[in-house]
Amino acid sequence: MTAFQAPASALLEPWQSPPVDDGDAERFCTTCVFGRVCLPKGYSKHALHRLHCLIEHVGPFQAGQTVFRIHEPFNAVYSVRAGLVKTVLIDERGREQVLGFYTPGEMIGLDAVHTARYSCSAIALDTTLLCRFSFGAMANLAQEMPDLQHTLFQLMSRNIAAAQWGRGDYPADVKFAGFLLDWGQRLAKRGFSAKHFVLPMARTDIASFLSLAPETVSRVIRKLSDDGIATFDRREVTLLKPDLLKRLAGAMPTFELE
Amino acid sequence: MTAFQAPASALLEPWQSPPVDDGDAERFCTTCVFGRVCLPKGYSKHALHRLHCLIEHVGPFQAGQTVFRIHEPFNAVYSVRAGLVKTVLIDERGREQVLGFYTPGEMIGLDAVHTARYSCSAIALDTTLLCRFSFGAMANLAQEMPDLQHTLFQLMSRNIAAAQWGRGDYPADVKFAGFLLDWGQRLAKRGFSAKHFVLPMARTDIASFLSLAPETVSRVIRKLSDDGIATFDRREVTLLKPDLLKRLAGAMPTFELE
DNA sequence: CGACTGTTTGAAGACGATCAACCCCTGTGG
DNA sequence: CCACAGGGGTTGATCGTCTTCAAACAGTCG
Repeated sequence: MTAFQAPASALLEPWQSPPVDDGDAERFCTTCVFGRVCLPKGYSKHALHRLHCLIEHVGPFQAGQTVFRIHEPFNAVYSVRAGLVKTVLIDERGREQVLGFYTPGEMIGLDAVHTARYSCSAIALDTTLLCRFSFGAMANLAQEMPDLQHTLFQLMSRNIAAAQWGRGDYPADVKFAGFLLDWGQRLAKRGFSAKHFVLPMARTDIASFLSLAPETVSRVIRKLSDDGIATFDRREVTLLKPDLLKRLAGAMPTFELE
Repeated sequence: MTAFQAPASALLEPWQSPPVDDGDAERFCTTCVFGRVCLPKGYSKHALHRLHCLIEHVGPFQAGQTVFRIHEPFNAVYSVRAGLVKTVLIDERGREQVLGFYTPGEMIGLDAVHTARYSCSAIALDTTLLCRFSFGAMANLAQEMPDLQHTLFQLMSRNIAAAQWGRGDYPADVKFAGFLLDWGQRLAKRGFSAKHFVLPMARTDIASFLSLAPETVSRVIRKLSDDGIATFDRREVTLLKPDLLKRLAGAMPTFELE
């Protein structure tokens, strides 16, 4: 188990730096996706201990560091505890395609469960802490812990729905509006503001994720600013007229991710 | 359990109409995704019986019929036994976005497991037979049958990877080439030819899936014909130069789906 | 302070969408 | 048996949006 270190984001505003609880031998970290599995239920100390032993805290990864690489042997999946991770694919010409962004409570690597190798690469975008565990071992344990099995199914199902986000050809401003709203919602779920937040990833990564050129993203941002719909100060965003934004994004079918 | 009826596709060439085995009380249908779970292993007759009882054979659905609709209460997932199903989303203007095509052995509805409602609609594209079961009940049973649990995890994982297929902005011909090859591979996995096959879905559906206009698909097809890379006779396709096709599609990152 | 990366802005061009018309095939009904 | 209607598919011409290329700019870190 890795000793806890304060992430660099501790320097940021309070609403940007969630407190991280590393847990202890008997009680799980509250930011962990498995928190709800073991805390309230009457599992035996033994079972909880086995669950706890399965999970290895890794990190911190610094921005730009690779968590795992595509085609590497698949040994483990990761749950984000703090920070931000992107998953990417590289095409023939070396251009990166961003598949998704993962924030605390979300899980990476589940798309490799049916293979022997990772099917994408994962790269930290900020100082990042992760929980790492063998999926096979976790599945074994889930055999005895119905709630754990349920949690795994939920996580995988949500991953399917998330992977379908943004399918379809829509105007650049629509896609970007949808992205802003989705990001706000995900933050809101963790108790932060859905209207005033940071987009910790580079414009380039947003552009890639939305299948747009970085220049186009830049122009959309300018348009949203000019129209008074939102303000952008470097990577800080404030949504001034969320209703207009929703109307924009409404052109695109939305996925309710829970 | 629904009585078996020969699908309309029985009129087609032999390589288009897979034999369908409906199974019996003790032995599972060989086309079922769960076939491998119960056949070789030493499960008790009782467990097998419970598994069997969980699964309800439904259909046939005729082309155009809806299997389930988005936002309907989520009661069950479906495994395709014969035929073809598409999953779709409808946007604000009533335009359909195709999320995926599902052939025998593939499972629909897994993206709704984490919700109370279906997150997309499923529509049969051909005479279709399905296996239907409550995911919750299946998960309960999986608690006692490790191989069943494993199968479910595999299916969900593959669904995640499949949902990521085709992400990114690539030229129309590249996307279509990738689609043709992917379709061929899926058929090959079921023992059919990867070079000579039928695309049972409408051009419109292919276009929507690839985020293209139907006209564009049509033009790409013409180009591939003119270049002697493949021939198209209505919905029948023959790949003449698969290597060239692969070079085309290579521009796009490929997902190895198993 | 100067190299570097990430971001913005501008001008030109390409690709695909759209619109409109036509064609083909199928099924239907007189 | 043929006429007709209708859906799906193809073709052509035009237009828009986004990409591309090029350059300037801003913030960061050594």
